[in-house]
Amino acid sequence: MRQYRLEFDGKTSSDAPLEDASQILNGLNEVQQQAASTTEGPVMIVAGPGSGKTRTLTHRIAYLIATRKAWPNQILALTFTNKAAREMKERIEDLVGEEKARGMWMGTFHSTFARMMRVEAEALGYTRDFSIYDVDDGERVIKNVMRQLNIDTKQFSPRSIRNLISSAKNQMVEPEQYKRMVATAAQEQAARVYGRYEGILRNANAMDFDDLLIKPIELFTKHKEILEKYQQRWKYIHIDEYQDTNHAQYRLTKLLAAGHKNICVVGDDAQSIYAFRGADIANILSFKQDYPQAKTIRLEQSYRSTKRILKLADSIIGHNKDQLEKSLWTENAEGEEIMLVEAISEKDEAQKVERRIRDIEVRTAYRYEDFAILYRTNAQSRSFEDALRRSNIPYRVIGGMSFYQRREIKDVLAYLRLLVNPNDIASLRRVINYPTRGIGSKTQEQLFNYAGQSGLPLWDAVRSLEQSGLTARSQTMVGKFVALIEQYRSELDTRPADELTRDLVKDAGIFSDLRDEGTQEGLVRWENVQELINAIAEFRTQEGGDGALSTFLQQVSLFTDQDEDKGAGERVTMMTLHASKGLEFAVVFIAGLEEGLFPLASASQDRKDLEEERRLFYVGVTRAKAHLFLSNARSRFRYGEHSASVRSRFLEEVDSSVLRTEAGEAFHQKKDRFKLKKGRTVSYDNLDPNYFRQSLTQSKKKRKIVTQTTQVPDGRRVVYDEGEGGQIVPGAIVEHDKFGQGKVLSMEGQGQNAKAIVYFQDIGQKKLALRFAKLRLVG
DNA sequence: AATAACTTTCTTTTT
DNA sequence: GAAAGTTATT
Repeated sequence: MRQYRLEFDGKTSSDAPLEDASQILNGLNEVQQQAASTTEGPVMIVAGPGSGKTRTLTHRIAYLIATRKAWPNQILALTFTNKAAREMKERIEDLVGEEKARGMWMGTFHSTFARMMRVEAEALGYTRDFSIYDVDDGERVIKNVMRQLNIDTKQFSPRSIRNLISSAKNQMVEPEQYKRMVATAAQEQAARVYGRYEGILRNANAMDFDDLLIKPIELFTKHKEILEKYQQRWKYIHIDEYQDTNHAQYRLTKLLAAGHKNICVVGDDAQSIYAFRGADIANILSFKQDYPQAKTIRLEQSYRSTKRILKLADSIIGHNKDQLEKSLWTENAEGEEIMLVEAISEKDEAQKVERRIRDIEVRTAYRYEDFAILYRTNAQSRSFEDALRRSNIPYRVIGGMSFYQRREIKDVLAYLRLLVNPNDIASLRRVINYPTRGIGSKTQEQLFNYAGQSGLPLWDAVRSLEQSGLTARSQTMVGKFVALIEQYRSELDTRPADELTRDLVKDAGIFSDLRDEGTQEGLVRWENVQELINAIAEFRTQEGGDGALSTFLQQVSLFTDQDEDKGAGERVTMMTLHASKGLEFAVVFIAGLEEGLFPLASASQDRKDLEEERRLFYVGVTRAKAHLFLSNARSRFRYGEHSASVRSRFLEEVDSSVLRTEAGEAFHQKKDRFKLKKGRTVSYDNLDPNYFRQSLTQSKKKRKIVTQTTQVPDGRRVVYDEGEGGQIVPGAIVEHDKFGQGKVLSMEGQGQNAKAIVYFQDIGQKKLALRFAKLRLVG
């Protein structure tokens, strides 16, 4: 086992010169200084948005180094993104000097413990070259297991099963335990899959994202000496965005801090937006119970936003029940009025936003990089991209499809993963027949069945061609593939990885596959592959790292789009509200404030989910320094069709005294209810969750329906299908003898076969043939 | 076994 | 409107 130096440049802490550490604290306010210089024992910093929490943490670390309380390699700082870690590191280097900051452990939980597990892998029966499975890999594995177990993948989506397993893992519930806890049908299926899934990953020498946290805990529990080693190494532990840590992360840091208890966490319960991923606000709430001697420091002054923005933010969060009391204040100016932009469609919304951007850009000193457009779902970026492109406004989109998520990149990476870890079944499945080489699904099935039955390690099973019972033809095909992989495997240690990859993509036929496409897209894909090869070359020659291909592969599986900084320079930024966490912009647009979208339909039923959406709104609003715009569209193109949308309840909740309409008038709220049709209103809680999905037009692919708008007796305007059904149309309220009142969601079939899909309040969704079910129009 | 053509379903957010 | 799944054709 390698011995870790706890000295720095050969000196021990006693003979190192003490810097003028107080200088490090300059530029912080009094409370921040106190937080940064409290270096003994557990500390919790509770801080609102814009209060400089990350800044305080950064200065604290610099202070520790400057006062020689710790050597850089004794400092562990866990951040939410790799980018945040990089920025923190650079800042500390500025403060204490690059030389003295060298060796700090900074990064996300996942990347830090992946790095650690590389060193300690053998203790748990993995090799250091283990593969890291992302959500996509995991889902594929689960899908295969589900097929084997004859579980209907339509009824239970592999993703939902994966999420259930993931949350079980986060709670540290093992497969056997989980079986005993199942409460729903989906959980029952997840319980069947869970054990097998774990087995497959273990055999594949692979860890998923959850394993990267759980396996270290397992390691520390089983091997006390390893735990002690790391307890000693990391004398100071810092965790940023503590409100977004999950149970496993909590356990992990508790273990590591058990000895010295020098743990400093920073968080804001009001900004917790990752509960769906297992984040648990209870961690921040129970910090004081775990560490009774902990000091709590509150940073409540906001340096970021104007008074108006804070007032709006405050009124948002005030609607949540679950929260710690805290009061934000600012010395900043009152600021600009907050504007609500109401648009007809998402296209119109984008245009209006684009016009505002141009307007502010010419009127003020703000540049494009000071603007951000935030939205709830990645799919919303499209209309804004179109609008900005049309008027030549430069922009960047963060998130969505990142470089390492592209199909061609994942394909090449799968080849490389297979080379370093030939038992990686997910990668093998991905490349065994790409590019197509005559190994079809039947052959693959046979091959993997044989691997399972023989008990051989995957690759050994694939290699033993004669035993697997394949046809002669298939044996030749598989044999060729095996030879290809074996050849490159043998060259792995002797040739530079980038060179190897370059040859491999040609030999495997990826190059000709992309070239033969003969399309612009194929060309772009090929260029991407080239770029990947460049990245590998760069990694290999990088200073300080081990340059191993498997390290590169482990790193890129934890890479996100936000980590690679394409440079904000002179560009409008677009991203999801989630991705905006920790950032700030002078001018912020929050788009799509509509029921069903924000809050999402799935979140609008449950109080806890709804509160998380509200915190997300709070996070978005508090990104803004000076100007804030909220927008919504009355109709939106979703699920391939236009659907009507209703203004978000969040707009009815907020303090409207700081809100103005586009015309500059006071914003008129409808309070808690909104109009469905003339004379009818409904409260948000009783709103049919599918309401936003209603079609405005009834255009179905196959048949052309003549639709027209007409005036029905009670004055309601409805769109109807001339064919059959009369006024029973999407959106209509109907009554059924048995089911009572319901709302028509959509129609299908014509004439005798006409059917209506109706949502009944108590019963749920029903498909009814108009010929039999006598539906009466009410209203 | 591979492709093309057609049909269905689905979209939260992400380390 | 995309992606994944299904069916028909070579």
